[in-house]
Amino acid sequence: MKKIQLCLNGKSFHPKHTFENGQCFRWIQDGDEYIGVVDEALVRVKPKGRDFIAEVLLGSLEMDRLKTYFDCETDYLAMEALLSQKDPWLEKAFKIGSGLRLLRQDPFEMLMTFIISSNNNIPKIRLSVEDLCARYGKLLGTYKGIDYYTFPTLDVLAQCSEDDLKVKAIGYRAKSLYKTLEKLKAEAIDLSIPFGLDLEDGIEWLKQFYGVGDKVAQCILLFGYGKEDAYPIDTWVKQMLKELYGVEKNQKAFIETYFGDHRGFAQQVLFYYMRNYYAKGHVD
DNA sequence: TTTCAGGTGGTGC
DNA sequence: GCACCACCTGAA
Repeated sequence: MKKIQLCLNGKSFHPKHTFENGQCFRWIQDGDEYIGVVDEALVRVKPKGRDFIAEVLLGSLEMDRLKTYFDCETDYLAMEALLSQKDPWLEKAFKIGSGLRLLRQDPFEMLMTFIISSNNNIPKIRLSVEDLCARYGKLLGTYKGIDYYTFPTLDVLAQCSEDDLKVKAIGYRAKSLYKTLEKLKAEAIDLSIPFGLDLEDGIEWLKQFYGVGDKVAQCILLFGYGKEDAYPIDTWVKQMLKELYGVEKNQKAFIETYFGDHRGFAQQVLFYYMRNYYAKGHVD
């Protein structure tokens, strides 16, 4: 079998900035490598000179899917250059977070994951998602002594009772997962529908599921459907808009007019800057 | 031991 | 349409 390997240009890709900005919860760092599950495969990203190699270690994944996952069609260098010119905050954010890419993850996985993310924090989200995968996913194999599982399928999860879904740290969100899974199965809902909807319709469509509000819907559209005009507003983004741009009211309108077409990307980079730099006491 | 963070759904105005 | 609050649990 041919090895699936993808070279990611170090100028437009940085693993830490991509994997640790709150868009994904299953990638883990191991020395200079990152290990994560993409669909039905275990993938390793490791440095090679100034670039990075993404390689399938276990399971199977098409080369085209791997390229899509890392959003290789988008010219991130051009986007960074364009946005860096817009204002000093974006310029600073890109000095910290250059190489951040928006991953194109699986829509069903994003729906489940971001329901879990509501009123929650990253370490707890990771706990819940990993436990869900270990209990109901498929074992891909072992790498460096750690077992890796796929994200469970709709068919498997739809068999679960609400109690079955009470994985680690999930709390009352098990009810949201259960009601959403029940609806997906009972109505045989096609999760590819939002690909063909514009942002507003996509948000309304996703809000048919219990546990999905505006913020969660925008996350699912940005990270699962490649809608780069989606802009999830969480407490960090609220604080970022207030502190960096002096905008407290009508934040939606500000984002749409000020950041324009690349607002999803611009906001993600500012979010990363805010959490990892500004909030830790640096202001420059 | 207590306090806190974190979106959604529901209630009451 | 807006303001409020319950919901749950790991971490500090």
